[in-house]
Amino acid sequence: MKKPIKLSSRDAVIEAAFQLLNRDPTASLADIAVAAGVGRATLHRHFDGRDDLLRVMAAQASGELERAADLAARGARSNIDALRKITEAIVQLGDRQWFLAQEQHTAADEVAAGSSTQNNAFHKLFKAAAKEGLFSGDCPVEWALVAYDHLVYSAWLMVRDEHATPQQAANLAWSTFTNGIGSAQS
Amino acid sequence: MKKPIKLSSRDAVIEAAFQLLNRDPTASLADIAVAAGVGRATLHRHFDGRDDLLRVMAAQASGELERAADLAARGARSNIDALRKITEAIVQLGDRQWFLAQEQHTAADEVAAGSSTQNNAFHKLFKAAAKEGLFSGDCPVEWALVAYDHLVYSAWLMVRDEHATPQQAANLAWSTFTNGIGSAQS
DNA sequence: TTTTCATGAGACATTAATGTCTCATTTGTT
DNA sequence: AACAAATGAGACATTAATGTCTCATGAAAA
Repeated sequence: MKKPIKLSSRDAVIEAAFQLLNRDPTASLADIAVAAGVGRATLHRHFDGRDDLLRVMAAQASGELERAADLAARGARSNIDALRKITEAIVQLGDRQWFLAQEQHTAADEVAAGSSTQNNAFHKLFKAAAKEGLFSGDCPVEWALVAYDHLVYSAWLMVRDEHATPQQAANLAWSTFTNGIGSAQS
Repeated sequence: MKKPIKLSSRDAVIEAAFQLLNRDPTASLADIAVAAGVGRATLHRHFDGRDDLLRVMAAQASGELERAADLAARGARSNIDALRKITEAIVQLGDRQWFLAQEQHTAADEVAAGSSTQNNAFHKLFKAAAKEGLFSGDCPVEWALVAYDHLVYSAWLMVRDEHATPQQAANLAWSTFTNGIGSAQS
């Protein structure tokens, strides 16, 4: 069984932390423990304090995102196609992606260094897609990146609030990104 | 003199809080006081604790955004045109808009009620713009709203990190929103 | 069944954040 | 200059968050 019906305490904490901290970054460890359905002491048994929890979350988020992106990009016919395929995968991991982005600003150098690999890979993919005509040289790569990130996050919000399925939301994000809101439809 | 060169202590705190909390929502009141160049006691003289500060900030952000939007929409030839004009105004108040959006989730009913007016006005503007052809009925209004919000926030990030001027960023956001990344240029 | 182990609950200590007060200093006003 | 108001700095009290420990319980493994 690769998928135990009940998460381990450790995983339950991590999952609850992703969900809770996304809605309220000031949530206390006690809040997280409650949300995870776990005793406060248990949380401390698994994690060496808030910083440690955040580090573990960052590492896990980073791994999940990279794996999902790699898997999704299999058999893509172009860089643009890869980006489109990746979009749907990332939408479903919106809370992970968001968490990582937030950590970038605040956190220590370790996290920044660890995810800079991922970030650079994305950066390269974007520049490659730009050469294929996704966007012109007049458009700063920074803009393309940040706009894409936030549209993907928007899509995840649609899923989270049950306004769309992951597929629908990913379609909305991609069509809006490539052709604008006028061509967007779920 | 309508524009004192030096901000009052109260305003300095509010301004610093907008900037700091945007980068790190867990910042303490002590952090905010330091960032404002103000004694910690002074902060407490002006605000009745963290909640009070947040309430004041929400009220001010709400007011600034509404005023800026009203002013920007003057003389607009259509709802779409109004939206375009408003975009540049809001980009420059990106931290305010972001703060309000975050509060929506967390905060008490008062804030939600207060900004729901503003939100409804926006909602109406979007639906009116939709009838003018900004986007089709196949596109959920929720998506248009959240995508617009996050693109405007992305634009503000470009300004904040000095990757673009407010005008350039607003142009990028609007052209991406209406026609996609392919037509975006600063 | 017996043993082992993770856990929940709660007591307790420590630390960080917050709130209050005083006093000397500064700033602005008259 | 004389005065009043605002402030900064720091001491202190209170409260919230965090970290540690013990013990009883229940589940899983032997």
